[in-house]
Amino acid sequence: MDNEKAFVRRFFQVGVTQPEKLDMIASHFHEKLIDKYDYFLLEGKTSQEYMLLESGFMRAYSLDTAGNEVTTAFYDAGQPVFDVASFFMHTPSKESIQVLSPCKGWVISFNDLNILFHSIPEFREVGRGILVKGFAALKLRMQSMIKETAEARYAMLLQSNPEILLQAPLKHIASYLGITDTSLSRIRRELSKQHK
Amino acid sequence: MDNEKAFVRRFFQVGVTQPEKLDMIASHFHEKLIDKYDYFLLEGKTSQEYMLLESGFMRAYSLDTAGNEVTTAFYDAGQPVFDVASFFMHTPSKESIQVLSPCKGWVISFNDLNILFHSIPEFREVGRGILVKGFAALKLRMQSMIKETAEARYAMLLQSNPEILLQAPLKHIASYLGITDTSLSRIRRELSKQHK
DNA sequence: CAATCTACTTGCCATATGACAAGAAGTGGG
DNA sequence: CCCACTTCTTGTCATATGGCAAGTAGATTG
Repeated sequence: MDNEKAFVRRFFQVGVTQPEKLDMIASHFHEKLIDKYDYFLLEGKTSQEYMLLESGFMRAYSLDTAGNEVTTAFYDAGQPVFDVASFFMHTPSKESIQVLSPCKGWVISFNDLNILFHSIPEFREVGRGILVKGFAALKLRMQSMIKETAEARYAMLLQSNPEILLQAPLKHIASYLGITDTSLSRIRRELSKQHK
Repeated sequence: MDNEKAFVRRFFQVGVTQPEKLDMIASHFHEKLIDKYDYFLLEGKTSQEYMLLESGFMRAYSLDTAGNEVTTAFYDAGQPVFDVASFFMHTPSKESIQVLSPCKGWVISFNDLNILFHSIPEFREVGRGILVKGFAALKLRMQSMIKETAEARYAMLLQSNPEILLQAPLKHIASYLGITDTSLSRIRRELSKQHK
């Protein structure tokens, strides 16, 4: 039965070596399936679940003052999925997380996460690592947003996360890069010219 | 003697109630003074200290590909100061943290922080809270960078953190907002016109 | 198979912001 | 008190990107 949770166990094997602890960790996660175009989290609701995504693809987005969707993140298989502010601070989420290809993942509640956090030192190290890495990645993205052209940002995304470009429609990638789909289309044209 | 560390104790009183625990926490922090224009952290070095800033003012910045300074954060009295990636992942810092007005603060090493983290549950809650709040704030800034004009971002900064505008020179504020000092100067002119 | 839809591209023009250079105003050292 | 320095402003012109609208090509549906 716990064998189904092989994915969860593998996820924590990096930091947690004792099988009994992995058992305990795995026992607090529950399977969750979400259909295409359904939501893992809706703007305005308070997030109750922290998810490890085994397969599928999602994006997070929010609305700007003019009502346009701004994609803020993509989630590919293997990644943890959660809205930091809403899940950890119990506040209504400012963004929605939408499934773009059918997802299978493993979720844990805030209380259960805290139980593990306070009882398994290695677990909290892994947990802190996830936060810290996410923070660091966001800082990098921030800087490239400030000081690189949209073309450079696209080229970097192409190099570092090509799988995103294969799975997400252009308009979502565009707003993730901070530009319109029109501009991204033009940027693609320019880049393809250079490759000839 | 521990009375000097009243600032540290006050900082953790929000989450830690028992005096003995506050004693233990305070005992791991050491006073640190930094002169104007000296550095709390230099790009390329691995950060060894996590600081609580009692008084003074700092900014973090890094260099873009063209060699221009990009200010990424301001630190005012009362705030924790550290580079997430370098301090927690023990990697060379990608940014420098420079003192703009003489600072007095309290520092703790990574090892000592971990000792507290693993032995005082309330301490780790506060620690996680700091990370989570910083993460959430950065996300907000990211979104405003994507979907608001520079003028709107400046107006927001003026409203939410006016103390920054009083302490930092215009060029640093400008690069923090993702624009040049020239543009910020023009934006200021426009806004002051409207107030007449 | 026709009728829609959505995704993506392209053209035209508008606009926010950048690059560069010069000037004005304030600051600090000798 | 002067000279160099930094800070901030302003002008001119260049450029990246946006807004809008039209067109093509696939996909979806009845």
